Amino acid sequence: MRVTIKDVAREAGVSVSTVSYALNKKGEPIKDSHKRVIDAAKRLGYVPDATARSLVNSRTNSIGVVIRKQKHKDEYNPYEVELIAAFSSELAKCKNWMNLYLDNGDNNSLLEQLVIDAKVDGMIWAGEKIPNQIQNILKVRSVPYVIVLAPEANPEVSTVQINGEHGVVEAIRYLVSLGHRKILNIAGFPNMATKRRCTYINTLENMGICSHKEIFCYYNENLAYEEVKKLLIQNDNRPTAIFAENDNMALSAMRAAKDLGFKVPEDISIVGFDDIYATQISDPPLTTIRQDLNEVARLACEYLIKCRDSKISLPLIHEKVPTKLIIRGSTGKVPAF
Amino acid sequence: MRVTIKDVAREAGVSVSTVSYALNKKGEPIKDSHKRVIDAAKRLGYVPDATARSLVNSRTNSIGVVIRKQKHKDEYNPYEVELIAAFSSELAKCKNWMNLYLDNGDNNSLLEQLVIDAKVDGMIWAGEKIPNQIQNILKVRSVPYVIVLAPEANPEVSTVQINGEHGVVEAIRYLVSLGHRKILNIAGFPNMATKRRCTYINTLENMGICSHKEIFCYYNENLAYEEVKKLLIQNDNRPTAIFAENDNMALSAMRAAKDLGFKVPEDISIVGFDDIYATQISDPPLTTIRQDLNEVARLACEYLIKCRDSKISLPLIHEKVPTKLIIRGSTGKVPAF
DNA sequence: ATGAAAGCGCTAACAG
DNA sequence: CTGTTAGCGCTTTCAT
Repeated sequence: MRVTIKDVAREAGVSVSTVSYALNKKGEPIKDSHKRVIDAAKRLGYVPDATARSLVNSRTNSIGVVIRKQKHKDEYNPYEVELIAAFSSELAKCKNWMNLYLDNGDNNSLLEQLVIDAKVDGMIWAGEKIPNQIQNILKVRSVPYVIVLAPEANPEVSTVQINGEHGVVEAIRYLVSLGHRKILNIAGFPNMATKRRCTYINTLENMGICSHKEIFCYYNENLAYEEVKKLLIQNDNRPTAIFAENDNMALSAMRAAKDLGFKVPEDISIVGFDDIYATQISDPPLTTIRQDLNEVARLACEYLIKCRDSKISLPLIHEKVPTKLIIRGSTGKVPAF
Repeated sequence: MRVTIKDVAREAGVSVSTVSYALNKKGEPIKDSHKRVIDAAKRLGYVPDATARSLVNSRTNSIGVVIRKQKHKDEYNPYEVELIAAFSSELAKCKNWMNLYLDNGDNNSLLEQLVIDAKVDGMIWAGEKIPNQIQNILKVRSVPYVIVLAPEANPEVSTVQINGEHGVVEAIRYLVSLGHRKILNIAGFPNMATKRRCTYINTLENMGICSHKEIFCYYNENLAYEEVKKLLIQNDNRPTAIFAENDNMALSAMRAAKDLGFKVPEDISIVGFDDIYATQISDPPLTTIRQDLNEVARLACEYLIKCRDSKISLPLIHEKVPTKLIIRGSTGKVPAF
C-alpha cells in the first residue's frame, strides 16, 4: 500500500494540512511539530503523489515536445539529438520534464490521442506543419504552445525560428575581415537555395566585391571533391577562400586542397555550415557556422514557463535566432602574393 | 474557463456518470442519451482532463526514460537518437508518452526531484549506474523499472542488454561462410577490448582457422588507413577479408584497399561494426553489424507495460539482445586464386 | 441504463 | 501555527 499524506499525519500526530505545510515550506523546521512531520515522512518513506499535486495545482511541471520529421526526408539529421538535448537540459533547469514524441506524420489520430492524454503545461512543436486539429485541442485546453524551426512562418502562433541568411552573411563578413576577396561558394542546388544564394551574392555586392564564383555540388561530397580539385588546378584567379553550404562539402574541399598540396589555412581558407561532429576532428578542425539550437530551446521553454507562471495570457512571440560562427583552424588571413 | 464533465452533463441533461459512461464506452451510441452526450461534448469542445483521470485510475500512460551519459565520454554518440526514437515509437504504439531526461550525472539532487515529480507508470534507465537513491524512490512508489545498456550486469534489477560478443561471432561466421580463411581483425585497443578479442580468437579457433591476424588502430581512422595500406602492400599472405571493430576503421580500410587498386568486394571483403550512417553511402555500402536498439526498446517497454497492466508484481527479466548483421555491398565470396 | 455519492491524494482557504 | 473542510475532474460502485 502506498504511503499517503494521511499516514504521515497520523504517524506525526498532526493533521494533513500541517504535514503539507511543513513539507512544502523549505524554511527551517523551527517548530517541533514540523520536525516530527519530517521525521515521520522519512520513517515511512513518504513520497508525495505528483499526479494529485498536479490536479489541485493545475500544473504538471512538464512540457510536451513533438518533433515531426517528414518520412524518408532528412533521414539522418545530426541535429535531432542536439535539439532534444537542448530541450531536456533547458527544461530540467527549472525542474520540468520533457514529454517527447518523435512524429513521422503518418498517424494523426494517434498524435491526437497523445496530445489529449498529455499532462503538460505547454507544448513545443518542431518541424513540419502542425495539424489544425492539434492546435484546436491545445486551444480549448488553453495549453500555450510555440512552433519551432518550422519551414514556413505563421504570424498567428508563437514561433522561434533560425535566421538562415544570417549565417551566410556571417561567413562572408568573417572571410572578408581576414582579407579574402576571392571567395568560392559551394552551393547545394541551383534552384532550391535561392534565398541563400541571393544572400551570398547580395552580401558580396554590398561589400563591393564582385569576383565571386559559385559551383553547385548538390550536397554530394564526391562531387564537391572533384569540382574543387578541378577548380584549384587552374592557376589563374584561384579563390583564396571557400565557403560551403554544408560541412560535408567543406570537408571534401579541404581534402581536395590538401591532396593538391595546398596548405589549410595558409594557402586557402575554408568555412563550412552545420558544425557536424566531423568538423572537430578534421585536420585542421573546420571553421563553421551553426544553428544555435540551445538558444532556440531556451527561448521556447522560457516563454512557455512564463505563460504558465503568469496568470494572464501572454502576447505571442516571434523570435529569430541568429546563427553562430565557430572559428577553428581552417581559416586564416589571406595569403600574401 | 475550462469545460468539464459537469458542463457536458448539464448541456446533455444527464448526470456526470452517464457522460463518463457514454464517452468511455466505444460501443455504438444506440441510446438516445448517449448520442446527446456525444453531441454536447463536441459542441462544448470538451477534452477530458488527463491528470484527473490519472489520479483516479492510478495510471498515467507514460513511461520515464532517463539516459545517463558520462560527461565528455562518448561525446558524440550516433546511437542516442536511435535509442530515443526507438523508445518513442515503441511507447507511442500503445499510446504512451515518453518522459525523457538526458542526464550527465552531475546533479543527482535535480535528478531525484525529477523522479519524485515524475508522473509515470514505469521507468527506463539507460547507461551508467543508476543511483541507489533513485532506486529507492522507485521502490517505495512501486514504479517498475528496467535498466538498459548498462556497462555492468546487475542480477537484482530487470535488465536488457546487448550481447556484445555475439556480433564478433556473427561477423566471422559470415565471412567464413563466404569462404574466407584469412581474416584480418582491426581491433581498437590491445588491453581494453579483451572480451571481444578473446571472442574473435576463440571463434576462429573453434572453426579450425588459425591464420588470423590482428592490428590495433585505437579507433583512429588515419591510423587504420595507414596500417591497412602497409599490410596490403605486402604480397604474401594477404588477408582476403577484414573485420573492423568499428565502422570508421572499416571505411578507412576500404579506402586504403581501393587506393591500392583492390576492388571491394571482388578482391577483398570488409565488415564494420556499428552501422553508422556513412556505411550506407560509402562505395560500396559497407556490410556491418549493429546493435538492435529497437529490440532493446521493445523488450524494456513491453515489460513495463505488462507490469502496469497486471496487478501482481512480475518477476525480473534479464534479456540479452543479439546483434544484427546488415549485409551490404562490401562483402563477397573469397576470390579464386 | 442511470443518478447519487464516494473518493483518488493533495493543497489552500478558512476559522480558531 | 494548526485543524477542519472543500474542492481539483474524473471514474466507479451502489442503489434505483
